[in-house]
This record gives sequence, structure tokens and C-alpha cells, in this order.
Amino acid sequence: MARKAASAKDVAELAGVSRAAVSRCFTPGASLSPKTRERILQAADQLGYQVNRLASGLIRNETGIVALIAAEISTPYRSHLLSALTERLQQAGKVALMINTDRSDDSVEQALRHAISYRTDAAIFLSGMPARSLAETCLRNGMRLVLINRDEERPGSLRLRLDDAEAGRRAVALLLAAGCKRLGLASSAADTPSLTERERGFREAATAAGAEFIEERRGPTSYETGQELGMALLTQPNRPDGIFCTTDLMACGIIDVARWRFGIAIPDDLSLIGFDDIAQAGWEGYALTTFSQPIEEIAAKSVDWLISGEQKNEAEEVLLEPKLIMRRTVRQIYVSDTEDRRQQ
Amino acid sequence: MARKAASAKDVAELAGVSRAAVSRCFTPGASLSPKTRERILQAADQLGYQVNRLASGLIRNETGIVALIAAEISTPYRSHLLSALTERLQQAGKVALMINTDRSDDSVEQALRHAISYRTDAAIFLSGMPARSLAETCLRNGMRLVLINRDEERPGSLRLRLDDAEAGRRAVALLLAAGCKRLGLASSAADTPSLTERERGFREAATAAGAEFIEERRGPTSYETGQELGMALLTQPNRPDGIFCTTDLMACGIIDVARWRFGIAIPDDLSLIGFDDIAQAGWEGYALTTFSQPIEEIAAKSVDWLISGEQKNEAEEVLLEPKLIMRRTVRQIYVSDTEDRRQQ
DNA sequence: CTGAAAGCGCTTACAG
DNA sequence: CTGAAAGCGCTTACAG
Repeated sequence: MARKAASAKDVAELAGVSRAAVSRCFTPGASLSPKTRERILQAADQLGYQVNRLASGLIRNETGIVALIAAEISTPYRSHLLSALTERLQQAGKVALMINTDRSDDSVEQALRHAISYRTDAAIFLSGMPARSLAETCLRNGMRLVLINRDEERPGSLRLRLDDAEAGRRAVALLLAAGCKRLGLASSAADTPSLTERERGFREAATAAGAEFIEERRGPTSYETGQELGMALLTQPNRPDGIFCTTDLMACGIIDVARWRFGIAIPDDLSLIGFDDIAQAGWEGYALTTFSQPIEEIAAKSVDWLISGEQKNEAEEVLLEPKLIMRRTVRQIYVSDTEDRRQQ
Repeated sequence: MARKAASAKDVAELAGVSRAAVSRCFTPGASLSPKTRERILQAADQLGYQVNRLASGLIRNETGIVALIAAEISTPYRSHLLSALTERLQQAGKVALMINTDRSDDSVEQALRHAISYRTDAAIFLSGMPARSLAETCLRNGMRLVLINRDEERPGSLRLRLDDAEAGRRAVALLLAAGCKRLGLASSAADTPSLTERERGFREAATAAGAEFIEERRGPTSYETGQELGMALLTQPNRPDGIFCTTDLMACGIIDVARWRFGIAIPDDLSLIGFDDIAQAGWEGYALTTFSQPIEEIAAKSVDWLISGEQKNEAEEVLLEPKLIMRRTVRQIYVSDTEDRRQQ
């Protein structure tokens, strides 16, 4: 039993041409007479020939592989972004190598070494950061780096960020406009750049507005943490009536606790704003007012940058705007009762 | 600017040994004196050398890459499975190539061709099926195939299935035991092997028990379809009081519609059973009684089979049991009120 | 234990 | 337009 796929040599022999010719047949733009091309294509088809990307990658110094480096890849937001990225990559003729990390420097380094050993054309970081020295090694090898929502930059890389702080500020304004008297900030203890920025924006605006607020930060970024956050915030003697939660996943936990354990009416007795616009935020049971991450835009910009353009030595940076998605967890007091009905 | 990573040649020169020696240094079990190894390791470290898996894959006919072929990869169940698979693969020293399909034969074929061109050691199918002829080509090249929840088999491949029909049957029994008088079967129109089996088991058992039931099948497998299903089922003149929904995602949609649009109390006025045990099924707002897919077991069995063992010519098959997860969407009537309280 | 040499499957100047 | 030849970075018998 042959354990080898057909090679260019096999095709060449069958078609009665040189190995070079069959190579040209599969490299766009190479000169080849229509007749020869036809003969080669037919032979290739007959043999089930597929060019070996390992070999061609070795020669051309371009593998068509790009590494996706991320932690917690089954989380709603993360998996959505990964999906968008994978799809765009495929449309651009690239292929995605998924590498799971646990966010530790060690595992991120490990991931990047994997990427290097497969000579990926690029690496996209959704979690963690490559050490400066390793990043330089990558660049020297012609590998491109894109950093999504990371707080540092690396020379030669593309950095895509959201204006997280602005979202925190807008959340405060919104909550105050809804008549909330006592604000709450809920976040995980993950200390991820995006979360920290959202928190900072919130504190800044709340302080500037002279608003009273309390905050709770704990645990990993999860639904369960949301439940704990809800318990902590809602058992306070003077509990908040307007909460900004740095992540939808946690906000869902807060909503459930408020509703099912305390019977708190949302948005009448408690207004809540999340971040990410995960699918569940749009579910009827949550209808969460939140800020959406422009996932398709992030994915598009990332792969556009990867496939086009020359390598530069400065870092490029693009700042995207989260968009406010109004749903039904923030009380609307500006609209009178009758107008409210007319609007529906 | 050097655009090339350090190669074995560079390391060999720096360490004053042959290229063969540095190759041996990085292949487990190759004979090499401790002294030489030490010198090589040091040189490699200094140069930031990583063996080029493209070149080694070419020679050894083993790339360490395994393709994950799936549709709708950001769905809760799918992304969870993908995450487990990726993790196990990494632990086994392999790396995951993620390929997105849209389930059409065409895109599945495309995906497999991609896998072939990168000479992946294996392909794991979570969606779609490789055409018989293509599958044979793969096997001939020594590529291993694992099919998860697929209805056909392919010689030489591993097929992992769940006893979906049995779950459908158990759902009927459970609903009947809960005192439901009129059953409902809710499913998407996706015609996926797993769904069809779950439906079949339900119909079989319902018919055998002489139970009255209605069914609704429509749309893709999504939360939104669940909402439609809920509308269709709950607006019936004689609506069901016990529903088996072939997927948790859709079940969540049904719950929300029942609760928020019709004010139906769950489980008092409507019992509901799902399938998959996605994270949301465990959320406080749903607390969905459901069947769990043994995801970790599926992942473990898949990669164990891949890394160990000889290629055989018959297809192997393993049948896994979905496990009933009792939560709070099925009415409990066997337990008297006082006993009920004692149990808590 | 170690090295020289052949070979994996491709691409790409270089000539013609 | 086409082929012969060199070379990408590795591994692996084969000798010593």
C-alpha cells in the first residue's frame, strides 16, 4: 500500500512534461502554454494531486498558515472572534492554526514557539503578549504580529484596540441619565487590559460627576463570577440601582441573581449595562443593554493587514469604537409614559 | 536584515558538530553523547533555534498537524468540543488546524483538500462527511480520520457516536413519569444525524407508549429557531405540557418564549428537556434538565486513538452514553411535598 | 557516538 | 514557453 500522495514528479511523468512545468501550473502568474496546462491539470486530477504546502512553504518562505493564540476559546465572545478570524483567513487563502494558552507568559511563549516551528506567516494574539525578545525573533523571520486588545505594542506589529475607557464613561452617563442614584462597578479580577480600561473610564466619569459608587472585583471572567458579583453587590445595605459590568457573561450572572434570588425588577429597580454583545445578551431573557465589539471589523482589518502591505518597523495602531446597543436593562426616564407606548 | 530563522546548519557550525548531530539532539531516542547534546543545546538556545517542522514533516512523513473540520464553530456546544480537542491535541504534542465549513459537500471537500495539502496526520470531522473516494485517498496517504456523530462510516476510521435515540426514548419516559399528558417534539430542520436519531427515539417511544404528541421541525439549529418553535408549539389550541427539544440552544429559546411571552410557569405548566448540556443550560435562568454530551471523553478517545495504534482496515466504532442531567425544568410528581422539602 | 551523503517535494533563476 | 539544476531545512540509513 502506497503511503505517499502523488507528487509533482508523478504528474509530470503522466503528462509528459518537466517537474518545473507542473509547479508552474499551480503557481498563479507563471508562464505556461494553455495546452501544457490542460495536460497537466488532467493528469493532476487523475492522480488526485495536491501540491504539498510543506515543501512549497519551505522554498517560498511562506506557508499560508497563521497562528491564532488565545485563552478560553470556548467563551462566547472569544469563540465568535475566532470564528470570524478563521473565516476571513480562509477567504484570503490562508489557514488557521489554533493555539490554546492559559494566559501565562510561559504558555504564550510556548505557543509562539509552536508557531515559529511551523513557520506561520503571522500570529494573531487574542490573549497574552509575546515577550519583547521573542517578538523580535518573529519579526526578523518575517513573521507578522497582530495584537488584539493588548496593552503594549511591539515594533512592526498591528495593534487593534477598542476605546474601552470611553465605554466606561458612557456607561456612567447613561446610568445617571436613567436616574440611577447609586452606581456599581462589577468586574473580574483578571486584570486584562480591556477590563482595566473599562473600569478606569467608569471610575473617572463617576468621580467627575460626583456620583456615589461602589465596586466589586473578583474571580475569573465567567458567568459564575457574575453570580458572586451579584450577591456581593445586591446584599449591600444600600445597594446600587445602576451597575456597569465589564463583561456580558458576568452581567448575565448578575441579572439572574437579581431576578431569581432577590426578585429585583430590571430595569425598574436595577439598571444594568454590559460589554461585548455576546449572543446571550440578545436573548429574550436578558435583553441586555451593552456595548458591542465590532468583531467583523476586527477580523477584517486583521487579515487585510496580514495579506497586504509591506513590513514596516514602527507599530501600527487602530482604535475602534464600541457601539452602544440599547436593549431593555436600562430604565428610560426621558420618555414619558405615553410617548413610550407610541414608540413601540 | 536576515529574513530567515536559524537552521540546523547554523547551530552545527556554532557547536562545531555535524548537521546530523543537531538533528539527533531534537529527535527523542536518538543516540548522542551528553557532552555533544549539551554543546548543541547551548548553541541552539543562543541562536533561538527551533526545528523547522515543515522540513521535518516532509522527511518523516508526519507533520504533527491535525485538521479540525467543523461548521458553526462559535456555537456553545461546538466551541466547547473544539476547545477540548485542541487542548488534548496540544498535550499530545500535536497542533490543531481549524477548518470552517458550511456543511455542504463542496466545502467539506475543500476542507479536506486543505488538510491534504498540509499533509495533516489526521482529520477530525465534527460536521459533514468526506466523500468515499476522498476518504480513501486520505487513508492511502496514511492520514487518519475520526468522525464525531456522523451517520456513515469510512473504512479505517474511528467513529464516535452517542446513543441519541436512547436519549429520545428516555426523554419520553421522563416526561410521561412527570405526568405530562400531551407531548411535544421540537427540532430544527438541519437533518443532522444526531438530531434525526434523537427525533426517531422520541417518536418510537411516544408511539409505543400510546402517548399523544405533536412535533415541530424548522430552521437552522439556533436560539432564534427555538423561539419560533416555542411560538408554534405554544399557540396550539391544545398545547403540549411536556417538550423534548433536540438541542439546548433551541430549548433556551422555547423557555424564554414560554416564560416572557406567555407567562407559562416552568416546570409547573410546562416540562422541558434539552440535549447537549451547554453552559447556558446550567445558568440560573434556565436550569434546564438535559442530556450531556461527554465532551472530555469524546476528545480524549479521539486523540488517544490518533496518537496510538496501527492503522487498520476496518472501521472502529465507539458508542457513548449521553448522561441525564436533572435540573429544574421537569416537574417532579413522584415525590410528595414534604419529602420534596426533606430532599433539598 | 558521529559524520558524509542521499533524499523528501517543491520553486526559481538561468538558459535556450 | 520549457527544462535541467540548485537549493529550502530537515532525517536517516550507512559506515566508521
